[in-house]
Amino acid sequence: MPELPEVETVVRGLQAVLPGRRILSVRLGKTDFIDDPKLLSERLPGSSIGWISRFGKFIFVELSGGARDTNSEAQLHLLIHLGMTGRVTACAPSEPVRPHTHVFFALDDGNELRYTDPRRFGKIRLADDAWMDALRARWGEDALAIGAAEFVQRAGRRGARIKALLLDQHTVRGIGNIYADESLWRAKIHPARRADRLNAKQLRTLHRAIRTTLLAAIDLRGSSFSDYVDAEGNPGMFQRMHRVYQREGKACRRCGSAIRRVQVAGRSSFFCPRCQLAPRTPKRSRARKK
DNA sequence: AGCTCTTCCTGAAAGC
DNA sequence: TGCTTTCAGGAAGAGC
Repeated sequence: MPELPEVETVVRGLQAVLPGRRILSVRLGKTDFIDDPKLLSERLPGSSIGWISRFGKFIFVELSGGARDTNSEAQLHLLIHLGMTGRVTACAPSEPVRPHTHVFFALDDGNELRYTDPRRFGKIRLADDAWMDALRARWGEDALAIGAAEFVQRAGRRGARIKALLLDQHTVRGIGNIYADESLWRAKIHPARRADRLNAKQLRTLHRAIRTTLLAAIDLRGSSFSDYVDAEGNPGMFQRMHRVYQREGKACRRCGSAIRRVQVAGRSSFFCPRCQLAPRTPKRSRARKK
């Protein structure tokens, strides 16, 4: 599941091979996850790739000089979201094509940029500067860019459970299920706690825990469980460092208690029942009667 | 308005 | 063994 550290790793890999390349042609398979597939086919051939960057879990590819705006100053931005199972790789066209590969860009160095996504939860869209400005105004800050004070202020006025808030990309962008659980464990906060019931000190601790966790994961090139690989096709190593995620029943690395798993915000949430105390009035999403 | 639940999709794993 | 069912999750949209 690509979250911020995985996307950052992919972006660094693409940064090493894509800038300066020209896109010669575009070939598409299934397109139901592409915002405007015809636009891609029309505008991308002939355009040059500039800087590659990351915002939350989005990959931004700067493009200039496409087929129909050779004399225009306007930049185009290719937005790629990997969803659950998306992978972007640059390789030789002779490399075997993985199943569910739906986008092929032929590049002027003879290589091919491919987008593969079995579940097609990913998104691809072409945006202009105005669209990008609107998007940045509407979206929350990147999880590695937001300061402690702003995080405390934003989160502290929300009634949502802290796990749901971390997963909601409108508040802080880039955190998904793995890093939400890992950060909450590090900060010793139960996933079902309401954000506005946490004090400023706890929220500052959480902000710090998020940074520490994400940076450590980037160092190990992300977490690989099922599908995630970087731009060269290699898995990450941070899954070996997980403290709670996918460790139900195993010993907490801090206190030895058995890690538990509950549903919060419709997602599996792993936590230590001793280090992360439950809220006083635990919310039950549904009364279970048997 | 603000929060939670459902939906999309496929492959892996569990269940019978 | 082999078929069927369940589950995983990002984020939009529906529902409350």
